[in-house]
Amino acid sequence: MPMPLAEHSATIEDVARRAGVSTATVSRVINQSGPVDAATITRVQTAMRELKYIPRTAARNLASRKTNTLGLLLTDIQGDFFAPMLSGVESAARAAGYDLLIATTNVRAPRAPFPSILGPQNTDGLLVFINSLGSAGLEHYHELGFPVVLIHQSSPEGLNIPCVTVENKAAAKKLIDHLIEVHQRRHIAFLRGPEDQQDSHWRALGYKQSLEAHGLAVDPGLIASGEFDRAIAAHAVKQLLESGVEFGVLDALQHAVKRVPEEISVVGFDDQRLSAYLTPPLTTVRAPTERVGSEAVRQLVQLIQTRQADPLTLLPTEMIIRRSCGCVLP
Amino acid sequence: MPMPLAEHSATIEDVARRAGVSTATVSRVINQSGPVDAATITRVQTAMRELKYIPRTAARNLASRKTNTLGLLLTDIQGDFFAPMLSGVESAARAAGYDLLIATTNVRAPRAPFPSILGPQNTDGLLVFINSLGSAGLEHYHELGFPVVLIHQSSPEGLNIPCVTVENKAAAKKLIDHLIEVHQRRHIAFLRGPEDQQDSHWRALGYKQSLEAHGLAVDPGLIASGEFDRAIAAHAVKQLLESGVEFGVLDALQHAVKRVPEEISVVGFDDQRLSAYLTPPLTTVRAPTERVGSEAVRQLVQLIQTRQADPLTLLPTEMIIRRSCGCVLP
DNA sequence: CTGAAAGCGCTTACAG
DNA sequence: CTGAAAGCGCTTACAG
Repeated sequence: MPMPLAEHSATIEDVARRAGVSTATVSRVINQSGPVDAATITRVQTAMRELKYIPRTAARNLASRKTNTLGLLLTDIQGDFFAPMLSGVESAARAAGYDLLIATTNVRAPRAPFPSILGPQNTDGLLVFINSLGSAGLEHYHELGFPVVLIHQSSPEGLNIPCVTVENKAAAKKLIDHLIEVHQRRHIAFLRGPEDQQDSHWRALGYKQSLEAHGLAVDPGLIASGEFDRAIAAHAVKQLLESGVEFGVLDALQHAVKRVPEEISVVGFDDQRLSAYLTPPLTTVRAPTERVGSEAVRQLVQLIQTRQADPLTLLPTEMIIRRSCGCVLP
Repeated sequence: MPMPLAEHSATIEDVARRAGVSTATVSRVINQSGPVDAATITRVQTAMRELKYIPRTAARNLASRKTNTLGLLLTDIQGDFFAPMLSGVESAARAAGYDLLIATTNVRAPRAPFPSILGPQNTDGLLVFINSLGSAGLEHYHELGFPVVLIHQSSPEGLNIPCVTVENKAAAKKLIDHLIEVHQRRHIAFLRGPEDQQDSHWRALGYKQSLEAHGLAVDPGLIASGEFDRAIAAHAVKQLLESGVEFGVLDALQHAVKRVPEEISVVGFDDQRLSAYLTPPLTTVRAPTERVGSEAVRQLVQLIQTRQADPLTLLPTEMIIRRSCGCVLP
């Protein structure tokens, strides 16, 4: 039969009384915020232990006018992304002495009357994940001078909000370079993500740059919209095939999907968990997602504490070569 | 050049002054906690809007002696688990009017001097995910009468902490029943997870019960330790093969892995994202992970508000039949 | 329906 | 090195 507990638990005053000191002194030993006699420290610590004292966060926050909390704004579900990202954010935040408050929103379907869930009222700064906030929201925080760091999304023009993301363009370029240089591919279709998504924007650019660098024409007919969606992507590929594109290989693909990578090479982004177990194993680009998270925290903490951060942090990716591109591995 | 903002932002007093009322009245309209004249409400709301007033969370929490925050204790990385779980928890928490504070810990490698990260000092109740807290920690909260709900882990004896999990035993049984009844399998090996892990405990039990129900002997030589780890599992399978177990099929498997499902059926737990794209597509059990999250929140909120919750919530799973078990699909 | 006032549990100049 | 006291910004009986 549990009882209301808040009333029963010790406050700083109880500790002070038991240790025979003032609450100011107790506060000093808790926060190491001022000189305290060694013997006094011991007495206070003993009292805290005996009373199982834990400072109430709300009281500290109110008195110190800080929340010591970081906010993380997320969209619904990010697939394999999620776990490493959160892990990076959480451990970095904790290590820097901050709590982590999480909320999910979506630019496309804003839930609550905007800026209210996470903001100056409950956090010292915010990590904003791609697509969780529109530019109106970002502007709002900007006007307040409230620290925000963007993840996988660059700042709206003029606001100069620091951003942490991944080398998408270079990665796409490397991937296409590989197909062209190592596997002599010349007709390379590109299944791109949403237009308004920055990751896919940069990847498309990398794709084009690689083609151009090799003197190959960019054929708009070879760029289809996959929208990062299974069904849409499948449909797009079908269209590509039916459109009569001059592709012996694609025709072959249509009738004998198994001819990967002999007739057609396939490469992808995001090294998902079972990528290595597909048939054939998929060559992909792996992003340092956990580091993106921790790096974003680092920037945010810096922004909070020094009022400045790096405008853009671009983390390198890694190309994971497997069978699907045509490489023969031991 | 952003400026310190806390000082500039409006407080309840500013709102009260501008609306020509007392702070008590403003508080009443914010929280709808008492009768207020319609006209007064309008005046207050206008003032709030004009001043862009947002109540400071810390002040509310301190004054009301509630945090309106739920805590979620997680272990490092849960794979595909993570995203839907968090999504379920976050949206349910938000819907119930709670903020969500997250922390990761691990029973096996406790970071901080225990109970301190998340607790009565900053949350009204805690969701404890499997393996994030040992029984010592749970006992601690229990003594305090602090509301806790366990996820995918049952209560230590005597504590009676409510638990939300998934029908592991029934799911395993269904899976094995399927192999026996539909595919006439008789020699069924079981690659089990860690001994101290409840999910794997129940699955093992389901495996055994299915065998027994069909009059088949449980051969300990057929139960190997996979530990939910790729390398360890691979090694275990190898051992199983080399141990000379009387398995024509396994021998065959060793030399021609491709004979799945003709010679050997394979089924698994946890319907991972690419399961359907393996060769052959994997028959698995799908758990309602997002619902586990939201259900856990429901129980926790109930526990906080009424001091009682269901001791055990067992959510049903779904068997996803694909090719690897031997079924022929359209 | 409304307000004055106490109080939530800390931190932080200020003074000594 | 230490304490008295003000103050952080709300909520909540209590009184009217």
